[in-house]
Formats: sequence, C-alpha cells, structure tokens
Amino acid sequence: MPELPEIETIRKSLVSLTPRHISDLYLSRLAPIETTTRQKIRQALRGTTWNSLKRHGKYLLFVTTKEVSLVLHLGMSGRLQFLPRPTPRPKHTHLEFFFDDGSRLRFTDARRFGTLSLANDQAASNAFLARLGPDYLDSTLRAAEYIARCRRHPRLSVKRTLLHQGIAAGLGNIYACEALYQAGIDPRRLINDLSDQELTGLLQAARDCLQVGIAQGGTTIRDYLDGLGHRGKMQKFLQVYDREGQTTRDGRGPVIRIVQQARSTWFCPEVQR
DNA sequence: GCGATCCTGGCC
DNA sequence: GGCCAGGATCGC
Repeated sequence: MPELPEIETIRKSLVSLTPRHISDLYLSRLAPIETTTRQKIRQALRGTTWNSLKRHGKYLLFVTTKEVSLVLHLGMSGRLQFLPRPTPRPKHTHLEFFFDDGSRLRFTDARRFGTLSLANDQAASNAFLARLGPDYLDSTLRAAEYIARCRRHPRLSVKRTLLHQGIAAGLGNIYACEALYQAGIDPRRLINDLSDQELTGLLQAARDCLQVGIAQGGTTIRDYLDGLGHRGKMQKFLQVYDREGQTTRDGRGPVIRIVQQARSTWFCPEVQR
C-alpha cells in the first residue's frame, strides 16, 4: 500500500527514536524473508544498536552498529508501528524489535507481499536495491538522465513506466495517477510517443505530487498509518485517484477508470491528452 | 511488454 | 460469493 511519501513519513516518524539497543527480537515463521535466512537476520540484529533509518524508493534501511542493514519493503499491507509499551501481538506480526526500555517496533503484513532482506554498505549487495533506479526525489537525477532511462522502454505505456522501479523509484498507483493528471498526459500513451518536453514535465509533476504527499503526511484511504499511528491527509487533495464517476477535485472534468496491467488507472480525458 | 499470480481482508 | 486493494515478479 505505501508509496514513497508514506515510506518517507514513516521514516521521519521513527528516525528520532534512534539510537536504540535491540536486546532481542521476534521473527515469525511466515515472515516474508527473501534472499537470506531467518537465522542471518536474527544474527544481524540481536544485540546491536539501531542507529538510523534511511529510505530508497519504497525501501527502508535499518542501519545498525554492524555492517549489515535490514532492508524492509512494506508491500501492499505492511505496517510499521512503534509501541512505547508491549501490547498483545496481533495476527500477521512478522517482526518485532525489543528495546532496552521496554518499547518495541512491530512489523505486520497480512498479505505478505512485503520483504525482509539484508544489505551491507554497497547497495549492490542487496538484490532488491540493486534493481532500483534513482529515487524520484534524488536531486542529482536530472531531466536528461530521466528521459534517457524512460527511453530504454519505448513501447511501455507511460503509466507503466512510472510504476517501473528500475527506471526511477518511489511512485505507486496513487502518485502515478496524480502525476499524469498534473502533467496533462494520457496514461495509455507510449514512451515513444512522448516528447522530451513532456517527459521533463512529467518528472516535475511526479516530484511535485510526491513532495505534497510528504508535506501532507501520506495518503490514508484504507489503513495507512505512520510509525506513531498518525493518519495522513493527502487523500483530501487527490485530483483523480479513486474518483471514478466524479469530477476531478479541481472540477476540470470527469474522471474515468480504466484497467492497465490488471490495476486501476483513474484519469480525466478532458485534461489528459 | 502483457497478463497472471502471490496473499489476506474488507466491502458490496 | 465476487471483486477490489498504496506492489512487484515471473512466465509467455
């Protein structure tokens, strides 16, 4: 469920809790561990100090006193919650850090689309991170490079391009729809058919949408909460997402829903060409 | 490059 | 009961 603004909001809500010593941890049998073992994750984390929290695209990196970091992806239904005091462990809890002072950090994920993995200092050491393109909010990503990365996939629809984390990382369904609306681009068009100017505008629109999303603390439509349990407010500002049969929020035209790659795309044909 | 698929839960 | 969900991968 969470996209870059939600992950960044979670990161910000939790990073001020560091450093914290992880005296022990709980790892469920069904924890979505990929490319490593439960044993190695346990080994990497138990008895270390959690020093900081970083983000790349939709991935969170728990940096500890050891060389290895925990790399967490929340998938569709993942949630990370800080608990000042222990509470009964809900269904679908996959990971819990037990801190010295009795507080805990809990990762739950009903659908198990999330992943837990490990990385050392070189991002290339982690298969997930190695596949990612530059983060959409990385200021060193210039329009020319973004355009070049997009143009490696000339026959891909622009919607799918935005969701392709290997081209650039962080956009999901909500912010992809919103960026296309803001850029005035029909989601069905192919990269081949877009001008450099349109791609530059699209990058700018995507960045704008993501920044507003962060400023609003993310989008809470169903169940997203930050690390301290706060809801986001971005749902009040979405122009097209989940508005089938209504007008855009700014009233410029009707919103329709189509299906691309088995996922909904909402857009306004009067604004998006 | 497209569509199916992993999984659970909530809503109609 | 069927459909849908803030994601990403893996066959064809």
